[in-house]
Amino acid sequence: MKDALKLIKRGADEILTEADLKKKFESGKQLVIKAGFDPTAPDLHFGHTVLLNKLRHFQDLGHKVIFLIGDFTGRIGDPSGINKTRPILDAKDLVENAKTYEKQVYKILKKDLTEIKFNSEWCDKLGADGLIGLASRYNVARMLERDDFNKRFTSNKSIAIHEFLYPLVQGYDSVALEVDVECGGTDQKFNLLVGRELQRDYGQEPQVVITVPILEGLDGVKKMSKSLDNYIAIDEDPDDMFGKIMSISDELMWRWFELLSFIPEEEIAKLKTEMDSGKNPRDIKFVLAEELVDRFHNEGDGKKCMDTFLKRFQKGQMPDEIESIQVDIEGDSILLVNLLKDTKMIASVSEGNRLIQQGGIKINSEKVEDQKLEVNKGSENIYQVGKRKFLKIKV
RNA sequence: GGAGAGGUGGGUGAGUGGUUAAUACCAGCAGACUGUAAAUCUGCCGCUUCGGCUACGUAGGUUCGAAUCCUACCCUCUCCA
Repeated sequence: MKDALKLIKRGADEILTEADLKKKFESGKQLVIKAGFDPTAPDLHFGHTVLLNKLRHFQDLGHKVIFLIGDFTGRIGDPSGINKTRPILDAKDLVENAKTYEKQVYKILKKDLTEIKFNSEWCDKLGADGLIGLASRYNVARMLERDDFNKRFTSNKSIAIHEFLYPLVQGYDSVALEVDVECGGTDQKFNLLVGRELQRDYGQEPQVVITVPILEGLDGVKKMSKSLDNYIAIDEDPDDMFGKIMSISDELMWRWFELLSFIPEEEIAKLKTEMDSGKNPRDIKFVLAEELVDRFHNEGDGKKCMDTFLKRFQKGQMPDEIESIQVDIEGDSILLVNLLKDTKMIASVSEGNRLIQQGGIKINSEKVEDQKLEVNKGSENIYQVGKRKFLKIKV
């Protein structure tokens, strides 16, 4: 019992309320945990895993998780934070997205304790009447308590009426599913709390709200998201994943340890002491990178990636495995920059010329100096662009 | 319904007739350096068959010449009612 609480508390930002959670645990029944996901972004990344890990904790305690895809709410557009109009997806896309989610999500969640649902299932049935009824259960004054609404309201920025519906519908999901616990990012706190109130209003026992911190992305400042392109997808290529983790700042590394690593807190503290007394931060970052690559790929892959990483960047060697392709050309030879452009190694000829000027292109480890260099038909070479892009091309 | 402000390169944001492919910052890329793809420093940062071409919301117009002036349209925002 105590252990259960401790497990749930680790890495959680807030639990509202802890007393309620305790009571639910004590009841001894299997709890229903809900977390909502965007129907448009099936690329799960490290940021999502903070939440998924929390859900997994509940499963480890034997409880059931509902992975809710907000296809109905998606039509509204979440007013939390940045507010962009979202494309409306048709049924086919939704099924596709759900499948993609499914593939990724079971790297963390237990399949037998997870249920994937769409909220259009009950929201579509609501109809105009139902929606009005739902809307009548909450009031504008309460809505305006929410921080971002409040800011917009006081500074005379527009708030569309339908934006008020988002938290209501999300809350209604909890009612429809009779959820015991809802988890979400700290930015979802208000929405989650509305669920609590609505359930009470519908005569249900209010859900416990658990918020988890938002993970900072690769840049170390903004939240990890696909649209900011500062993310690591959980099904990303192991070497890229390893490399990207190594590219985070030494500072951010500790935040990631805190939110992503399963290493006990005491050991993390020990690592910190080691760094303070002179240990190379790179080596500590290796620990993190290895753990995460192992988790999302196979045990031992982390070690392999580390070897590759060391070889490639410390000793400047080429990676063991280089993708190789064959290219057909028309004449007897082709301009190097055109070849690289055709194979997508570079985006444009101008970029290629620039790179050559800067010494960023190599053939078989030889720096290319001539922008007009031609590659002859029948040759097979290893081309390198920058430090990381390698490709073996047979012409 | 009325009044006003504004839409500039991936982002923020200068620029109000020519020397402006367009200041600056951020991001990005390359190089150097360090036992990190951290930090720091330097350079680059529209496309091109290297002749040019295409760019400052869209479409026209004025001019030798426009992101800069005019007209229409689209969009965003603010204030008043």
